[in-house]
Amino acid sequence: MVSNKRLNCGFKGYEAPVVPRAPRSIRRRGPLKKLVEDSKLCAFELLAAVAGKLLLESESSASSNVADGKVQLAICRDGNKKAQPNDDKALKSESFDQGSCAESAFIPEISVEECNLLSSFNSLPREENDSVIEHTHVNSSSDFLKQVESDIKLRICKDRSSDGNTTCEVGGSVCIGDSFNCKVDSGLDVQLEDDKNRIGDLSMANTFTVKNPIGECVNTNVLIKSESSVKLPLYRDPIPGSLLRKQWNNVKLGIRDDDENSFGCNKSSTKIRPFRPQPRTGRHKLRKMMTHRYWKVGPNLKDCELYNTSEGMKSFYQYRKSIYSRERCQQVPIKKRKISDHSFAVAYDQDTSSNSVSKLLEKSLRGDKSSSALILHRATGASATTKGHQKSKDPHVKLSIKSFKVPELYIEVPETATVGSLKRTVMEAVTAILGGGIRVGVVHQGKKVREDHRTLQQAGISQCSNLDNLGFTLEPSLTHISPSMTPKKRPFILPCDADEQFPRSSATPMIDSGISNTSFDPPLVNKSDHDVNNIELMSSPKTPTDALMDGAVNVEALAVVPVNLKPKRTELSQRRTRRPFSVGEVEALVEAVEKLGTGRWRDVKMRAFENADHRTYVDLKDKWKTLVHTASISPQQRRGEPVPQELLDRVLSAHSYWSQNQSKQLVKCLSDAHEEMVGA
DNA sequence: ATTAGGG
DNA sequence: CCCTAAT
Repeated sequence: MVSNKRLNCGFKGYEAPVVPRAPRSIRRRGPLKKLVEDSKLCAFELLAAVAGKLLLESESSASSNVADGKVQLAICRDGNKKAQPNDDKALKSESFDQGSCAESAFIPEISVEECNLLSSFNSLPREENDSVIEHTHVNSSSDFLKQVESDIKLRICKDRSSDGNTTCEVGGSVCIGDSFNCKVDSGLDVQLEDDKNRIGDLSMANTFTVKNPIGECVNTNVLIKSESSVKLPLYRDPIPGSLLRKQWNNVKLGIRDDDENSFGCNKSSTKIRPFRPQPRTGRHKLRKMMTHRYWKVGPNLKDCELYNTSEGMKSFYQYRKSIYSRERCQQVPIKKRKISDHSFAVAYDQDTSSNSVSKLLEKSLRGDKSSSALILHRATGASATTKGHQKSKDPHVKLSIKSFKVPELYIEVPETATVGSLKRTVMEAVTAILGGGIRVGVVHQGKKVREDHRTLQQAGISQCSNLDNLGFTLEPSLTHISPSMTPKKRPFILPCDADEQFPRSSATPMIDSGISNTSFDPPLVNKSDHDVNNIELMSSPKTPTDALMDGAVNVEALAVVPVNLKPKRTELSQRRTRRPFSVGEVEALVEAVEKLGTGRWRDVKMRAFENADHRTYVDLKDKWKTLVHTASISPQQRRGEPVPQELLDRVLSAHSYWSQNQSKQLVKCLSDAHEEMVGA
């Protein structure tokens, strides 16, 4: 009996104790609420002692509950599960001490500083390229000119520090799309001529020469692996000396720091500090743990106690917090920037007729880092393509984005992770990158055109054009796009969503639905959405010509391109895309609930869905709700992907168990604890 | 930030 | 899934 109970209260690793906390539903509900609440703190020992005895006597009948047995069973199983990857990762201290491998699994670090130049290097003398390499301290020159065309290269290296985990350095540059050159539709040979202005690191100092439609992905960043990944390259202060300063067709490449939009300004504000101690949070956590989580009791809770006080636990909580704060970290700067950019958004509608390409572009691209290529269409005639706000006689400049490049990602996944989960992880990284926001600067004749209000004509970029001297820079911009500008804004869909990653013991059937296999095949973008925001993020078999022809992205489209992948569904936001739970997910959910009960969704989330960013604890709770419902109706009435009856049975069992025995559970564990203390 | 519960 | 109240 006792041992059984110990099983109940014992737990491994960070696994939150099933114990001393009654679900809020209980605590809050009904007349008993106060009672439970109050007595819990004051006289719980007494209560425990008494109740413990009572329970001991009523135990036999109570345990006749089928659920009981099952739950116990589940717990036993769990007890034997060793070192779930999840926990492993979370608790791995070096992750926190050294800059976080774990973090990098979620928050891609993009090296802006070690910038990426791209495209059309063919038009340059070979020596130029080489010298660029040197100047930028490329570690791996072999990567430099390596074209990463339609796929993402992974350099998978064994991560020494994290056994069992594999650190994937997604090769310095990930070219998504065909290439990154700019192309001038009319064949204009545009050369960037510069004088004083330098183009930012991420700049797209493209010559618009279209000699080779497939540009080279020039990767000048190399970097740190997990162990040294303390640096967050993207947001690091630019080190002048390390910057690329290369004359390139008279364009000096380097980070310009005179611009508020340049990296120099953003990096600090956007810095992701996942493991920075968060005082309030820490206190909060501590308090929480102190109050109801890790009570000092007997040997039973030794593990827990250990964790409670150990660095490991701290790390874990920090880690966990980091996950939850990840979004916040990224959002903060966004809000900051929002203000300054608001004018853009406002002005947009009024100013669209100005043909201010620079402006449109300025507002258009989002998503930090990397370089992209635009395909410049220069339509000379009256145009049917651009919107009605065009003045009839104006030649139009149509722009389309051909491809994007993501400079660098660091990813860490367990070796046991599925390919699908790897894909998904990469996807998340890419998503996070692009979600950060990006803005485009226009460089004309070597000068940055900042006057967004000016027309192209005024800026000298009009029809007669010297598009030859037009260039674009990509600048990290955590600007928030006004929803009004993105009427149908819709976050990108992760094709491999269903492929949940449960890097857990093999005892648990992992979910690796076939869906994941197609992860990178289809364009990431949800084309069917008719989303003007669609950019081809993913590699596409399309030839540049195709890209030109589909002309999907015209000026307007560009203007609203929100590489806003983070479903920051503010204000007029859409619903999240529906993501039915896979059987595997259900399984994981059921298992977690069996152990944790129905009132601790955050823990359930942490336990079984830690890596499933799109599953919030609310989602899990809702899913459980529907599961209970599903289980209680006849199979004929059920819809969607059928959940195995076995699982549904477990759902019902666990449900009834936890709903009927919640208070008993609490008391039981308390009494256990008490006995331990006294007995020992 | 979490949890519960209704829509 | 969303939204909200209450913690």
